Amino acid sequence: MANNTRDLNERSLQLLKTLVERYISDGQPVGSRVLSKDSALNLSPATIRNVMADLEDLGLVHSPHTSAGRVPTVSGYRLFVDSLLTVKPLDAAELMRLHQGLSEKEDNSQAIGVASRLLADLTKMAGVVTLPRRELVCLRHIEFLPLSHKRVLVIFVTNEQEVHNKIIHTDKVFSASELQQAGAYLSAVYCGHSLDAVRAAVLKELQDDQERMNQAMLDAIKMAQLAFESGDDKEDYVLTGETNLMDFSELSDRDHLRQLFDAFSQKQDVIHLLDQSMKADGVQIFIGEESGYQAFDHCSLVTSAYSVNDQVVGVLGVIGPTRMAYQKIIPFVDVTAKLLGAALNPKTTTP
Amino acid sequence: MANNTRDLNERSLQLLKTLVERYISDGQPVGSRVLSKDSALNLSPATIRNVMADLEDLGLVHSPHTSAGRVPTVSGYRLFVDSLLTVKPLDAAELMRLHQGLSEKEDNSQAIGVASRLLADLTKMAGVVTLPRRELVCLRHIEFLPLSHKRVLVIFVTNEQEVHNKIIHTDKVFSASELQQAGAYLSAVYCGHSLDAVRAAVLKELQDDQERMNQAMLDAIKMAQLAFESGDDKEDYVLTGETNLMDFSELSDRDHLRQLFDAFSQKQDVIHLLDQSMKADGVQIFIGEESGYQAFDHCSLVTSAYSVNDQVVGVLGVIGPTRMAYQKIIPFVDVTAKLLGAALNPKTTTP
DNA sequence: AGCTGGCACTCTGGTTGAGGGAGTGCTAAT
DNA sequence: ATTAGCACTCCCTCAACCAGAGTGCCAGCT
Repeated sequence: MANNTRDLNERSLQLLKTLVERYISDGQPVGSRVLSKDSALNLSPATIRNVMADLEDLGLVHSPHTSAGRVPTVSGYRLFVDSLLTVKPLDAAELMRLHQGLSEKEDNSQAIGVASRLLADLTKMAGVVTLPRRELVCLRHIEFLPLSHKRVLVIFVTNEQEVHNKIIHTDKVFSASELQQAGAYLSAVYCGHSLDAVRAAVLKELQDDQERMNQAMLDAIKMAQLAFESGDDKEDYVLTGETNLMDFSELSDRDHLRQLFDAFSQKQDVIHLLDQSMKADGVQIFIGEESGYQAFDHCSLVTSAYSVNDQVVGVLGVIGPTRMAYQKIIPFVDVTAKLLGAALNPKTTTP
Repeated sequence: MANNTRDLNERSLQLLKTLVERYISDGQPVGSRVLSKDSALNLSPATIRNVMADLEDLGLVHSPHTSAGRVPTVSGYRLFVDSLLTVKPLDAAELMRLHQGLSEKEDNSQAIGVASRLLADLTKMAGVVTLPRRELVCLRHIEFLPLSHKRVLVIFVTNEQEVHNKIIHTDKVFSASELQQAGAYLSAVYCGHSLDAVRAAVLKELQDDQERMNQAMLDAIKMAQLAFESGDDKEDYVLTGETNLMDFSELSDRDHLRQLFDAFSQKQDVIHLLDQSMKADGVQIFIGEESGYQAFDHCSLVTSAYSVNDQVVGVLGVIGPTRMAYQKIIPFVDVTAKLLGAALNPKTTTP
């Protein structure tokens, strides 16, 4: 079962490659005859059969039944995408649509939505884009409004125009004007800093000698601490074109479909999966069971992180059946990530 | 095809009723024999067959094929829910779960989510709840932040703790402090008023003689007008348990399912449909094609508006196959609407 | 030694036909 | 008006069968 490239000669790899390509385009198990014609190797079907038997022993291909052709296994696909695949350059029309869709968006969340939709529409599969990470965005304005029962509504604006809010519980009752002062103070001090910088600074203040602060400042800092304590930034994503997945026969089984859509609405598994791609650079691929989540057993996920100012802030990708045109999807996801990063770029200055 | 109650005697109606009930519980076309046993009428199958032929002529039932039993048509269901159905009181356990789920939510949008989930979980179908209408909520706080290019970010808080934001385009550039003043002014004047009251008041101010206002006030009013001009309050809903619908064989056809889920993510058809229930009082039902949207051809929708302070503010309901247990679902939706209204009730005072 | 042609074998998918089951419509009798 | 009886229709399942596709293996060829 050791399926590394060294166990195989050039010819076998070539055959595996054409097999995968053929299967991707046809969806039918591919037999020795077509393989013999498709590959430029001029080998008879009988020879091909011998090679296929070897590939099967290595776990790279698999026969649905005795008299069907061969189908790539997960390992087969993996070998294909890792070392055999020749990427297809993007179609000019597609590139065009990407460009015009992702230029000059006045609103970040709008750009996210557009990106997701483009991914879905152009690939005819499902597109997903995570919202940019909050830690890496910069604070612009913060304020507090009193609620009943020692609760305070925190409103803060990041990245020029993104509004967030949260309810915190304080240990004493504040008046509206006290809260307003606190907000003004914090806005003045921390405006332009990234959220995790603010969080760190606030913590430091609290640990430092507190004598030099007056009570109002101390209260403000405490509230900031509550407002920005981590753990609540529930990551989220924009998923589009889920219904495209219903058209793939390999997924259209009721149970698979249900598991898949359940995962989509639960969100957390998808988020975990996408999070993994956050660390890696470039395009990352999960094929079938590789993801580790049962719901995605028959799916592949092609993702890429996207960056603003060379900081990775989110991930985007495409979800489809394992049998997808990796040669096209991989470059497609790649450039979409870059274009989205660029579209989000401009707004980082502080007024 | 005139299918009103007068064309039918008591007995036929009784038979239609048991037929529908039976079909709802079994999902199989029901034949004359079972009907003869099920109904307390002591009629022979042959008699029943005659009655069935009449009902078929009236378009109330339908035979899938010569030798199958009968199945209710849309008109049949309609007659059933309108005049035949005996509602089942809610299960104590279910009532319990509703009560504890929908009491004392500190956050309105949380209550909406819980309601949707309860609808879905307890009915094993899809639950939907529209967000409360904005016009009917009261303004608590408003403020403006400058953006580039004559754009202004408006943040306003309604109903004590719900935060909304919007970007408006002004016709001149304002400084941060000008904007702050405008926000303070508007907050002071309009706090506690409902959004549509504010909208009306603002319009009136603009039409009145503007001489008595200073420039700052005028600017503030103009911005308020932009911020609250209608048309942008894209209604939205929380939909849960969509995947439950995959388990119903009558919907599990690929194309139906796709249409349905497409409608769910497009949202607009669903919103139109729900809007219609906004006007009517009490529980409203759309059966099959009655909805007018192809995607819902094989679905029924049981809805009820929910109110806060005797003002209808939203709609909630259940989506499932036409073959659903209306006797249970109707009261269920009814009380859920009432409980949700109550759960949203308390927070209307202005500090 | 590696490749190939040939052949028997296996498995699938579609078609056909028969038998059983369910339920109807019609008719004649009550 | 209701019912029993009967012929009829339609669906479903099962089995048998056939054609098609593709394999595995073996023996011969280069």
